[in-house]
Formats: sequence, structure tokens, C-alpha cells
Amino acid sequence: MKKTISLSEMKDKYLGMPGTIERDQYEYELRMDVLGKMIRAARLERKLTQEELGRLVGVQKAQISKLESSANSATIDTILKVFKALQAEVSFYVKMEDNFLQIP
Amino acid sequence: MKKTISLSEMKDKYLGMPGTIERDQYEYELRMDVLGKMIRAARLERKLTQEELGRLVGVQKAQISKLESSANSATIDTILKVFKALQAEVSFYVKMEDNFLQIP
DNA sequence: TTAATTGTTTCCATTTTTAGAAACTAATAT
DNA sequence: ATATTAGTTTCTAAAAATGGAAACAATTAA
Repeated sequence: MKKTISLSEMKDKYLGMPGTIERDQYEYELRMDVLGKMIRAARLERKLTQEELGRLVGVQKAQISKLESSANSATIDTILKVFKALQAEVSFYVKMEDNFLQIP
Repeated sequence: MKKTISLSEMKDKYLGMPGTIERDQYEYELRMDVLGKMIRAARLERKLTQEELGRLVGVQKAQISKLESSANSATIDTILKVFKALQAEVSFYVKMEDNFLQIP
């Protein structure tokens, strides 16, 4: 007999576990290695292998591996393709330091 | 005589004006065209020309123009180089839809 | 242990981005 | 209007990312 639970309940259960995507209020500095870790976390939450995710995205498992381990940089387009295949939304924001300006 | 005001005060004054970076709570979908607009907004807040920003980053003004108008995609590394030159921090987060999972 | 699965690394070819330079357009100032 | 500044587009070459394939390593299952 199978039991159906929501992803929210899963998050409640596994919140804070390494390798899982945490709640919305968690923000990350935009860096390639952090992005790679997020891709891996999202893939694992979807219970996919790199090969399966590769099929969804349309690339080979080797590309997914390279992205997750941030072997090199990546283009925005590639990042978006992968998160889209994982049915995940990515948001960002920019914060500028509170420098002082001279008003003439 | 010059008057010195903080960037916060500037934001208070110009909040909502087109082409300015708005407050932290404003989030943006991670897309190349939105990133380009943010680069332009940040550059203008720093009161820099494309040529000056190019010098800071170490590229020609043409590259800056291409990024801002999102003529093509861009690598994460390039995006970060530009925002760093603008002394701006970029954060992101991933939200996964609340799908249902089958637990065996 | 062995077999099967999953993930990593390497090689090569192709595509795309990055870069400099110059020509061009648009906007601003004198 | 003309000159100056700012931004865009095009051209070329170089660097880097992407992609397929196979070999390799690591993990898991039987």
C-alpha cells in the first residue's frame, strides 16, 4: 500500500538535511559552485539520476555532472534549461552597497 | 555648496523610477534580459558610462552594450565580473513547485 | 565478491561567448 | 548646425562552453 504526501510535508521532514533545497527565505550568493549544488539538490528532490535529468534537458549525463560539480562556468541559458526541466523557478535580486553620493 | 546624501535617501527619492534598482524585497525572474536591465540600472546608479564600466571590468564598451541589451546569453562568470565592478551583490534562490511524490 | 547502476573524467568536434577594433547611430552640448 | 559624447552594430579572431561518446571510478544491489 502506497502513501501519498506532499512536497511540503517532505520539506518539513527533511528540512536542513544536507543536499536538500531549503525554504524560500534561504538565499544564496550567486556563484557557480552554489548553482551547481542547487542543481544537484533539486535533482535529488525530484529523485532523478543525472542520466534521467540529461534526457529531460536534452543533454548527456556528462554535462549534468559537469554542471553540478561546476567544472567550468555556464551560460544563463544552460542554467535555465536545467532548472526548467526540474520544474523549479529561479529568482534573483541585486543589492548595492549604501555608498554616498555627491549631489552638486 | 555641496550636499551629501546617502544612497538610501536617493532610493527613497527615486524609488519606482524606471531604470533604477529598487529595494531588496524586489525579486526578479532569472532571465538574461532582466539581468541586462539590472546591469544597466546598477551602472546608471553608479553614474558610469558603458566605457567607464568597461574599463573597470576590463573590457570594451561594446561588451557592456551587448550585455545590457542581452544580444546573446552570458556566462555566470561574466555576469559576476560586471556586478563586482559595480560593487553590487547578487543573490538568488530556487523555488520548487509543491508537487506530489509517491512514497512506497 | 560480482554485477549493475550511477557518477566522473577525458577526448574531440561544434557552437557560442568573449574580446578588440572600427564604423555607425543617437543623444547632448556648445 | 556642428562638435562631442554615449551607445550600438558589425567584423574578425580567440577563448570557453556545449555536446556526443567512450573509458573510468564509485556506489549500490544481488
